[in-house]
Amino acid sequence: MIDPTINFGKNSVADFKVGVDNVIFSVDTQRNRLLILLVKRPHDPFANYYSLPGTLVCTGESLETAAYRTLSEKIEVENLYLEQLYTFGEPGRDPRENETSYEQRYLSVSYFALVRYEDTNLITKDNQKAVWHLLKETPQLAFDHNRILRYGYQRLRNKLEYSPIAFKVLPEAFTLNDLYQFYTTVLGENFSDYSNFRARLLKLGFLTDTGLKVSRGAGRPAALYRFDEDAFALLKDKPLVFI
Amino acid sequence: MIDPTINFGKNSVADFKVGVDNVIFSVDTQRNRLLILLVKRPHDPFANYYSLPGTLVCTGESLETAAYRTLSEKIEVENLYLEQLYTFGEPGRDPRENETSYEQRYLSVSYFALVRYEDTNLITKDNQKAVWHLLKETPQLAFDHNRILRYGYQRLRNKLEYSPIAFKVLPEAFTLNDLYQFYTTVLGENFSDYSNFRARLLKLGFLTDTGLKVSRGAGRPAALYRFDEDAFALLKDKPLVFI
DNA sequence: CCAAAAGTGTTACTTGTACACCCATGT
DNA sequence: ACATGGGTGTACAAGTAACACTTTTGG
Repeated sequence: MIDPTINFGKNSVADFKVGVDNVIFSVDTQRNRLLILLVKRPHDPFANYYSLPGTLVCTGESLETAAYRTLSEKIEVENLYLEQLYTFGEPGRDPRENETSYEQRYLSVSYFALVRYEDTNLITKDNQKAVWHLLKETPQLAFDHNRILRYGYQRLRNKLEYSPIAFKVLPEAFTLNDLYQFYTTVLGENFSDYSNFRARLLKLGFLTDTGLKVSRGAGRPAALYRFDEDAFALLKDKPLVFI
Repeated sequence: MIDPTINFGKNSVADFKVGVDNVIFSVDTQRNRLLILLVKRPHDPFANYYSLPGTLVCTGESLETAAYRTLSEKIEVENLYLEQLYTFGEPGRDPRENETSYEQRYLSVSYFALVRYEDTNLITKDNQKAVWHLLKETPQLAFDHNRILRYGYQRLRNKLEYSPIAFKVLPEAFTLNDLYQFYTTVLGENFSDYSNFRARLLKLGFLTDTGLKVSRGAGRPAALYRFDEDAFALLKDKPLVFI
């Protein structure tokens, strides 16, 4: 291990600030829209560009705590899933690196989050209000955030296929159609036939019928199911695909 | 974004050194052993403990470059696969954080590597020679490196199932038995029947028969195959499982 | 000729896919 | 009654797993 003594010559150990950038998705199941949370930057670098909500990691703070803090500064939300995504750290990825005379690096540890759209409350108090954007219409973002977002979207699609993250974000009781719409919104229309999706999920045995029904306008009322954590836990290590 | 001005009070932006720690695997196909590269630490913290080969990121250096540098300081190897694993950064994970009067944090970006065992040459020149250890007999490691190693092993097993990383590390021409032994060594004896493994791999169509044969003692000579990058590329986006 | 290693084939079974069809409700 | 959304069934293709069998070599 190289001696960590600080000096500013070539090939010396670099000093870093560590930022956490969050790729925060939500699914508006009513309108079948996949949304991403963005903030508008009030100052340089990249003033007036949109960016992913982020913050610099503070003393005594873990990376994950910083990720949760960023989240809670922008939105109030109870139900969410969060995990680390990737760490971006090439020299030059942040223009602030060249503003200072000494070599200061900026590293970004990105986090991926999925939050419940319905009970999400965007916080306005600071001058950096966060807003939901349609993922399809994402503008040019600050820094390398478009790249991070692409990476996050890929993770979202992969996770949906073999991980029960959707249930962290759906209401306690949901219809199989709600679930199907959720998957459709993220993965696109053609990911699977509804009846096959339905059969597959039910066969896995971790969705239990609550006995309740809900009627949405005309048509037969739909059965409400809930996700059974315990039944799901029994299936761990088995290769699961919900497709 | 919080103002990055440095101060040493509570809730101020932390200063980081960024380390890169490599989980480097190799498979000794001759003797069916899965190996992990470790170095013995010559000084505190954790003097005389084994640890993953690591280094601190230098000025002007990308994370991946630092990972490659660590690798090349310990072993000479041509054929390898490398990717980022995970970033560990809770306060207190490195005992050096408390040795200095100001709040200095140490963050570890871990990388996962798979290298060809046969043409690997361990470098002895510094006092920190790296050595191959049987993964099964991994000792107590410095820092949180046992955790990082577990995480890396999981990634290795997952990657083998759907990613052609084995071919980065097998010789140009290999028998299907070589490939099977490789998989067996990493995943355990019972991951699949040989004849089914063979049939599945051949059906995928990216292994081409070189026409050459190799005889190993008694028994029918085995056909030598090679991995066809182009044929494999055509299969991308298709859900592939080699199991 | 026989053991050893490589390679092929068979069979029973489980999943996947694409549909067609039946059911319960509001208007 | 009929349109609408919910839910079930089926038939064929495809994939999986276990295992028996044939082929080609060395001794």
